[in-house]
Amino acid sequence: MTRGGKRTGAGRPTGTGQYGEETKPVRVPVSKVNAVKDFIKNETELPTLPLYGSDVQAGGPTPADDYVENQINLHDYVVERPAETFFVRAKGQSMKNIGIGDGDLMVVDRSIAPRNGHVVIAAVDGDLTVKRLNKTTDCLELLPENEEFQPIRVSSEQHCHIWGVVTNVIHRV
Amino acid sequence: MTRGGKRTGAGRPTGTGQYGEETKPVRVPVSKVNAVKDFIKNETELPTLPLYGSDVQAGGPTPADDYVENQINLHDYVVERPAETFFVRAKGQSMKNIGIGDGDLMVVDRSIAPRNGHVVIAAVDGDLTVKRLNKTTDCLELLPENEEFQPIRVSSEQHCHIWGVVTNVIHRV
DNA sequence: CATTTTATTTTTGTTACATAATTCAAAATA
DNA sequence: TATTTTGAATTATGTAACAAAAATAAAATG
Repeated sequence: MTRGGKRTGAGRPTGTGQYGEETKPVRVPVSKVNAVKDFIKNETELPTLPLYGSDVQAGGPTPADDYVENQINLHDYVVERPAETFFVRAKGQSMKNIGIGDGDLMVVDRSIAPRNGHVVIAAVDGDLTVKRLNKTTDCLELLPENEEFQPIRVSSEQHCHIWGVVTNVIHRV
Repeated sequence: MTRGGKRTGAGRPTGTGQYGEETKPVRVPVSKVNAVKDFIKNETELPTLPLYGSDVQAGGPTPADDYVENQINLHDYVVERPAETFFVRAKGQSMKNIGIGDGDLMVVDRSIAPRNGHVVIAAVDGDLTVKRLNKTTDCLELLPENEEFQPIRVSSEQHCHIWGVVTNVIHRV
């Protein structure tokens, strides 16, 4: 006894797969199969988050989407030249006045030519320090941003190398 | 005319493929096929950068790899719960003392239950503000971190909603 | 009408296959 | 004999194909 016949509209709907999208087999080295699967899932969640301006007018429990200025990817926001950028953890409070505190993560770009006024990472006789650069014809000064600290005057006998210019600071509150 | 016969050792050797390893087909959403291929070849610039401790002993032009503490992905470093996290740009200097300045990007986690001492994003009568939370049985206070500013005492007639707790600040230097 | 059964259609992991790539050895050539 | 050409052997690689699972609608049943 047949129950047959065409059933238009029946069947699993398209887009009900785990990716909501067509898939295609790709050959992957066996050692990376799991990493690739993770990669696919992690990339599915965009690494961007909404940015709300602080002039938002709202009282609701969640900021309204109207006020989203932008979706921001932190990495892109903070690093311009990945190949030339690295992080250094700050030590001490000598730059406190400009918001660099002990333990903060500094983003350093080594491709920026250091100029006076730049906040730089300098290695003086092998010791790393963050300071504001002030170079005159006579001497090289490294200025703190905290009255409790003294400027460093680098003598000609001392070894000093500028590693890069600090572009951003990430501060745990 | 035959040129035949057994040829032991002939043929393409194993491991001469582009990955030097056995491969296996994996289903990938079509929009990510290229990203996955890049990922396999490691041509994807990983969004991680090296972190150097500030106790590095070095004088060379580039920090030595020995001193790399870690490869850091900024996004992961700063956001714990992506679905519950958003950014707000700071306005004004009322929290200057703890390193939050005008224009800084604040990372806000709305899943953290706000407690006294937490730095929170509050909407008071529709105005957004960053302050330190101090709630007593009688009243709710929002304390600045700058002597030039006054605490905000939220009266019972006023609308106040805490949007979330500030966990990190990104500061352009 | 509610529930169960059957049919239909898409997803998904894997196998299979045709073609490309790479190497070895025999045959042809110089 | 030394070198080049040709054919055979073997693995790599992209994709078609297949089978099982999943999801839904229609039909049958009570």
